[in-house]
Amino acid sequence: MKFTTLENPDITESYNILTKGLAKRALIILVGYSRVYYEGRAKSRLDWGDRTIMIKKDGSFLIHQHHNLEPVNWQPPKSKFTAEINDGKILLKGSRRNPPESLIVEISKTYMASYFVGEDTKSLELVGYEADMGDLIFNNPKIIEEGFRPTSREYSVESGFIDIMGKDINGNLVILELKSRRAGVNAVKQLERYIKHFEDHQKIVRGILVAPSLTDEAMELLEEKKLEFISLEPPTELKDQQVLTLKDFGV
Amino acid sequence: MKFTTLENPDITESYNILTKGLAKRALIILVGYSRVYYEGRAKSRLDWGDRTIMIKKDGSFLIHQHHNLEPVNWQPPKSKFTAEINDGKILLKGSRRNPPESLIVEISKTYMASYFVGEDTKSLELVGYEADMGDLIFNNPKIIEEGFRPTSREYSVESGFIDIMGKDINGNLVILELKSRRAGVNAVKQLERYIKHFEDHQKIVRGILVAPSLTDEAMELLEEKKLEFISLEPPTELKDQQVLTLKDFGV
DNA sequence: GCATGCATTTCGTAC
DNA sequence: GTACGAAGTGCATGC
Repeated sequence: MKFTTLENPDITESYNILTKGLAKRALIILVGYSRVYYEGRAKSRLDWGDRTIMIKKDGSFLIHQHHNLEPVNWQPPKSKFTAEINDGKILLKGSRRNPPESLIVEISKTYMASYFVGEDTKSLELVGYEADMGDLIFNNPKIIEEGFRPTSREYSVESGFIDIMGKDINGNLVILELKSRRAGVNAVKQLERYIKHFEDHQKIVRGILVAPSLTDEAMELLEEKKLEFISLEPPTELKDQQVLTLKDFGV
Repeated sequence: MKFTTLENPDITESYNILTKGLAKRALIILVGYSRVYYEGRAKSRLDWGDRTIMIKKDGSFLIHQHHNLEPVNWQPPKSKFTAEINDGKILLKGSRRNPPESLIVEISKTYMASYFVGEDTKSLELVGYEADMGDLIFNNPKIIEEGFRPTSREYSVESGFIDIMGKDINGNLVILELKSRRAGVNAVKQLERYIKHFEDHQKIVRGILVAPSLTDEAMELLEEKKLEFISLEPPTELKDQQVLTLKDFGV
């Protein structure tokens, strides 16, 4: 990771970090004394105080106070930025066209200024009630098909986690991708990526998407890729809340 | 502002920043290579990648990737934290009781680690469609009362911005607080704070809360404080979108 | 592009 | 505390 951090920089140094970071489309983090103006969908002002300012490489623009999860002011991804020094202060403006709105930060002191060019190709695996579906299948494998025998759960491969793997009655490898809601094309693509990890073994690998329903596009892609679909509703009863421990996560 | 920043710290140094920051209830910012586990209302895993981690003094816990406005994982304010070093990595856990949930970050490399003890007493002034109400009143002052003459708009005082100030037919100072929605006790308290700024001038200062309606509690407090209420619906038609310039904000 | 619906929604406010 | 509704909602998905 390429990065630059300055501690207690003066305004000019921070401005340089800012403009370099913007040019490199880096992640920019500034901590400083600022006030904020917003006008667009609504209108707001925030008087002078210590704030944390973050600009992401996709153009997301966040201003955080020292409380609350949510940023006090923000601008969505793909925002365009301009920065200038005026009267010894940084004027940083992020705006977009549709809807027309602008967020302006005036920064008079900076405690920290940094930018980062990082690597992060992973995407979040969110497994809401898929875990319940997984339990159901593990306890009643025949709801998938007669003779299905699950062997592993949440198997980690490069492109993510395979929900359930197992063997069918003929000994073929079966990969299940579970979705607790109507599945779209992304679910099919994900299943396909998982299967690719085992293709070089030259064996038959079946991919089955398990979800309450499929979108038409997903069904089309599924047939094209010769994958299968099984309709299954996630169980609705709530499980007892369990105490969490580190080993639950396999850490 | 008191702060400490380390560039490219090793795990032990970052761990020290983290524990010191937690002890001081400071704002903590870490940038590092990490993976993330969450389990609670839902369940998720995020494999290794460069992330930004922020812990606020109110216990808000945010993990940001380099894209999207929203954090990829988070934990709400008042979360409790534990940190340890295990196998050369930082294990940082934030959790809460109700609902029971935990967010665990495993950090193997850190590019930047810092904490800040900052000052920020200001709160956001959000003036959604109050601006439209303000326009309406400025253009038709008699909807407030016969003889009302507005003199200033968004006047800045220590405790915020006074929406509209003016004089009544007898020359008394009038302070208007506008709310575009049903107003609660906070609106009354705010109006009262504004009035206090002018009390030492020994003149009569009238405070009028202008909103579509009031809660019962607000009405009670209003009468107790001898303030007034005028019912006014905010205009619903949309204004033409205007090009924003810095001077629109008075910068 | 716009419309619809979900979210670990968050956040405030009334109860 | 819980319940209800709004949000500059954001975000994915379908159209």
